[in-house]
Amino acid sequence: MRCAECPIRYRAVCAHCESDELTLLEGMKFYRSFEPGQAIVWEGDRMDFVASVVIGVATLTQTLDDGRTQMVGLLLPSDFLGRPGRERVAYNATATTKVVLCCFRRKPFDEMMRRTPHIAHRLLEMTLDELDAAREWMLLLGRKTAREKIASFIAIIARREASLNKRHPGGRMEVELPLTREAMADYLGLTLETVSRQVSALKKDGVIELSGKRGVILPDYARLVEESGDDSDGGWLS
Amino acid sequence: MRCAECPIRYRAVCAHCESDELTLLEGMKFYRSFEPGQAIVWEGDRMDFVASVVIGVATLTQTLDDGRTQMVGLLLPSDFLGRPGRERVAYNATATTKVVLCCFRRKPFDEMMRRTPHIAHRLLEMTLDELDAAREWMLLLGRKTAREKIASFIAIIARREASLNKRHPGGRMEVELPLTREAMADYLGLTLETVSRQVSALKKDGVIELSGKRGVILPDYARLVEESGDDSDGGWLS
DNA sequence: CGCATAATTGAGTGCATTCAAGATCTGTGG
DNA sequence: CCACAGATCTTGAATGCACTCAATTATGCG
Repeated sequence: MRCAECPIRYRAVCAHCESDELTLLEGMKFYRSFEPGQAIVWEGDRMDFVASVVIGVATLTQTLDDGRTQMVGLLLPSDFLGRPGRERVAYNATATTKVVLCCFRRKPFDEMMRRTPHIAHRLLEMTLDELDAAREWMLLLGRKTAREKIASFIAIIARREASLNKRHPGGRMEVELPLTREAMADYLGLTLETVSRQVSALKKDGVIELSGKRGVILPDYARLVEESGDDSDGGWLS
Repeated sequence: MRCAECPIRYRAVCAHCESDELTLLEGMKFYRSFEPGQAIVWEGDRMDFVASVVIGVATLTQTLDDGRTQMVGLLLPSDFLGRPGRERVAYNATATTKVVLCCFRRKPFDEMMRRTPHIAHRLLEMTLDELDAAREWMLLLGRKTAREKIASFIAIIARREASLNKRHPGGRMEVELPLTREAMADYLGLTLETVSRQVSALKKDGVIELSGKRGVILPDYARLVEESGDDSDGGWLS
């Protein structure tokens, strides 16, 4: 696949690149695919590449000795995987759907980062966005009820799906949850049983409808946001 | 104060700057002081500067409509406050001790970032470190027990204090908690009563000793880390 | 259609919370 | 220097939300 026709061309780390920079990247990139459930890298491994998610959904998770697991990152198309300048991986990365990565070997990429400010600048921008997302996530983990956590999660997914289609969330929407109940539990700091119960409760109260295992229909997006605890949508952020 | 004799010269956003770049920064910087408990900026405000913490401790917090509060950032000397390229503040920032900030007006700073790769690169590095810290924090919020949260927090403070003195944590240590019980609760996603109870419990079990309200003595740092849930110290990151 | 995986639902428990009272610390003025 | 007042912290009792353990039901793939 050529960069020019890449679906994440204008959102990924290469978004601001000029055509000559793109040619350089084109020369050093390679694609890798992963099946649902497959590990991409393990915490502590040496990782000799960084990558953009082109297709699919991947998760970053951290684990305690006794197996308790917390998701700390949810990577959707255009998101970046890996830390420039660091050899060792800090988190487990797993594909939750079929995943295609656009990979760059670490050394040439680090070198390129030093030379072309476009990439470094874009990566800073993306990292700051991720930090904002992580902080919103911390509010969710630390202070929201189980019900609010579920509502927040569905709202986040709905917002992301709307944004991919360059639309604003609102009114009636249909979304597809990219995670199992267990993965949702790991995202939200809950057990899978509690996730299931609260999803059922939101359905019973008419906030959502279910279609199949992963499909969710939102009769009214605003109603869902009310249930999520934070009514201010964060819309004033540019 | 001149940059050359600044206590955070080699850790702050200006760490990698050459003498000519430093002269530029020297010309545009100004200092501001804040008293304990004083607000630095409020969520949604226009913020026309970015800053480095020179002295003291500040917190970033987010709030739900009904007043539930979660700390999402703990800023110690050399940490950076504000997001380049964004006008509006996303979090409340509050001084918890006497604080001195080294401020730069946003426009000249943004301009300088575009021109000098040293600053942009250092800021990326610092932001990635913050993201790592935020993710460790998420594991704490989502999956640790109250007792583990308290132990983790004290261990984090001990590690930071050791690092400021360029020492490795270990053995017997004395640390000073820079937060009230309430602020600790907001950090850990607990109530202040639970914080108090678990601090007492750790004391009763000989993991810590208390001296005054804020002073903590660790007879054995390793023992504290055991109580924190994650025995791997993360020491392999460099 | 049959099976394995994923999801739901139920019953009972426990940990952190809420509400409430008391103790300790800190700084200020007599 | 000491007494006092406000803030901070500690401790107690009771509640409730999410968890654990367990059984059942649904989904979707071969």
